[in-house]
Amino acid sequence: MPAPLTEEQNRRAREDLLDAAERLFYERGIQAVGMDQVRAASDLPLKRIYRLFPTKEDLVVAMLRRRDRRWRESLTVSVEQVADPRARVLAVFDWLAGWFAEPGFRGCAWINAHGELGSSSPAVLAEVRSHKRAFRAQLAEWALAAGVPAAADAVFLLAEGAVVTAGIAGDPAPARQARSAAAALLAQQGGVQQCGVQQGGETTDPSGSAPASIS
Amino acid sequence: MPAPLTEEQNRRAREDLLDAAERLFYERGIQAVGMDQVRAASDLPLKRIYRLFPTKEDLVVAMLRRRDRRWRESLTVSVEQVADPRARVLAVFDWLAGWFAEPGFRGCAWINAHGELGSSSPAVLAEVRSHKRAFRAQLAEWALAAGVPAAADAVFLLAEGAVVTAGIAGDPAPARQARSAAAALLAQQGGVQQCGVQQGGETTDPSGSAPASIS
DNA sequence: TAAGGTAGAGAACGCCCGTTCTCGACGCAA
DNA sequence: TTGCGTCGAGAACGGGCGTTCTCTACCTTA
Repeated sequence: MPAPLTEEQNRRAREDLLDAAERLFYERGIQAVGMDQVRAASDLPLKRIYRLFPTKEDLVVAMLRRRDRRWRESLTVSVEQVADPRARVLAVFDWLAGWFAEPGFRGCAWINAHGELGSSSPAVLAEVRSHKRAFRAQLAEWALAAGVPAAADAVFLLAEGAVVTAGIAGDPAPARQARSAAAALLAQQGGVQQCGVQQGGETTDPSGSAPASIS
Repeated sequence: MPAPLTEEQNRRAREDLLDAAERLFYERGIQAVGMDQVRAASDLPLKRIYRLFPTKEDLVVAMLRRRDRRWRESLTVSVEQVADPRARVLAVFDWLAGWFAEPGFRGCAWINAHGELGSSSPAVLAEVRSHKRAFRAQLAEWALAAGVPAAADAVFLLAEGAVVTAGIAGDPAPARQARSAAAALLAQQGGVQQCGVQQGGETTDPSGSAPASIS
């Protein structure tokens, strides 16, 4: 191998490295994982790691950025399979329920990173804020399309509260609770045909975390 | 001073120590603050610190526990000055708004601690869960008294989302947004006289932070 | 085949961590 | 006054951190 590395080799190494870093940092926390553990998990020489990312902070930021891209893409793909604009907003919570139920779920990687490094690393703080802004903007777009632009803030706060609570309690139930609250708000804010009666879909909320009716 | 320390001296030292630890840990993060910095800030010999709390983890747990007691007491005192049970639930968000606007506000100490140590320290995790359970239970009690027990989950999730969001964005606005959403849910869930019109109490909002409309 | 240069393995560096230990200073009972 | 025992100050300890450096092995080019 001594002979310059190909672009492709570097690209692959970068992905492997980010894979290992993302898994370890999310599982155990960023400060709790040393660069040597990242090296062992990625099976890459330390020298190459530092050529790809000059500091640990750079690695953390790159990891958060890639995760943000994938996270929002997964959400969007899932939610936009739902045709009805109103149901789309609620589908966000079904997607959250699926996420919460994943084996290694440990809350929001960005909120966790903020708790660890928000006060000491401006770069990480900026990345966290950027992610939250993007998520909120996406929700606002869907709320607008559903004719309930004023509900965007509440939907965002309910989603954030659900993620935090599910992460701490280790229980996916908050997704359902947040969904119910969002459904009630949507029924109220959008034009409702009959007083005090919700449109169909919200009250039929089957057991498991992802109801059949909407998603 | 060589001659056993008074009970009173130990009590005072313990409080001073917890004061210093709470301030430093909240400002900069727990892992980012070394015991030597705690020693310097508390102006106590390291030996005495370790006699009061055998490990850093013990100090962290004690700090979180004392903060929990004070935090919930402050909330309760503030909220229970409001007479109307329905308005009480909304007063939670007014109290949050005041908290968010405090100079050093940096989000929820328990959520931050969870992000840092939740996966490595069972004692800290238990303390965080205990705090969240207690907060939720208090909200459920107020929701029940207001005749809207079903709103407890939503109020809790809105509050959690507001705390996290305000902490990350460094902006107290989420308190207002969460309050509005809660007001809408309360108006809907409790018996409402006229369709789409809220009962009195939610819209008349003392002090600063809560607008009249839903937005 | 010889020279040059980059790769990898991992030791080394300086620093800081949580925790313990040493040691001189001092208050109190006899 | 003489010990005894606890105190405070801070050095010491073992280990882990992020990062850099050394050194050998090998491929590539001439």
